[in-house]
Amino acid sequence: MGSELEILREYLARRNMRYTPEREAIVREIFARHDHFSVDDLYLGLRKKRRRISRASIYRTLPLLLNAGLVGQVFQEGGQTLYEHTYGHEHHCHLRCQECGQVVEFAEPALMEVEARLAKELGYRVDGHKLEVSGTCPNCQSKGR
Amino acid sequence: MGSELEILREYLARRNMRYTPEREAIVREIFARHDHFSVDDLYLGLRKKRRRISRASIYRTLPLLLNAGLVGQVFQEGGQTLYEHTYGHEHHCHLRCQECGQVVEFAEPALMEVEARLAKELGYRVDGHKLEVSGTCPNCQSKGR
DNA sequence: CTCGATGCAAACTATTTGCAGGCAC
DNA sequence: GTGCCTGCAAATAGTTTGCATCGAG
Repeated sequence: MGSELEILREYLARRNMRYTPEREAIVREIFARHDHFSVDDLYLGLRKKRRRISRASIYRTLPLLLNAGLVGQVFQEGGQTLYEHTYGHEHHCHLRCQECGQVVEFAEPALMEVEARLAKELGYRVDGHKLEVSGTCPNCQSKGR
Repeated sequence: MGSELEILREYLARRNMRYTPEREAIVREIFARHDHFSVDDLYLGLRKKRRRISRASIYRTLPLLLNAGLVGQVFQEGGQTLYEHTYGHEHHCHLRCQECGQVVEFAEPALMEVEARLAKELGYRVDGHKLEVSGTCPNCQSKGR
């Protein structure tokens, strides 16, 4: 535990950036959560813990965390960008119900092969992928027509 | 050719919505393009053809076209949402270079099986998927370290 | 005719940015 | 001490919406 803070520290050190209490608190908050979160979720979550960190700092910190591989962008919902922590988690994809917005995560190992194939065929260095499947959950199917 | 207009007409008729010159022009413009476009691209494209259609109408029309299956959302770039026409095209996925933004499209038939599996396992009715792979193109690899 | 659609401009809202102090190093 | 960071508030920019008018059915 806490190795996300190590990664943060190294990431910052390597670029002569500062390890501030704000950045640490943001990472702590992110890894304390187990859901998809928006900037506002983070802001309010921190606030509830008496940490007054401005939205601006969160907006400025998130790109660093994306870049450091600690956090990933999931998708957009209601105009907001949703994120999730990725470090220490199996890579997974998202299946989303269009009616109720429910999100199910699932593993898809076959995509590694796709990546490898693309790298070979097109000469790309592939860093990652994002698969979002959309449909209707069983529950909404029975409700809807 | 022109069957996208047919689809539009049917879609609107089925819901007692009106087949307006604006909606027709928007669809024509979309299918005349062969790229990923933003609302602004559409607006300016129409304008160049002397069709003065307000952005508001475009914003109001796009959800209909998404819903009718004529258009798909591709991803966000520079804060704007990018779309593409999907009707009449093989389904494909996107490989995107993080450095230069270049986008390569590729087919991935294996994803059909993934959809089928999910539908079976989770009871979802699956409507579609979006796979975005990110990496670095050969060109940018040689430039960057 | 009637009501849904359009254009305009104002409203919203997520995100970005300039600036004056603050603090990690 | 120096320069990167922070918070604040103002600025941006994409998208949405209210309203008067227009026109498809």
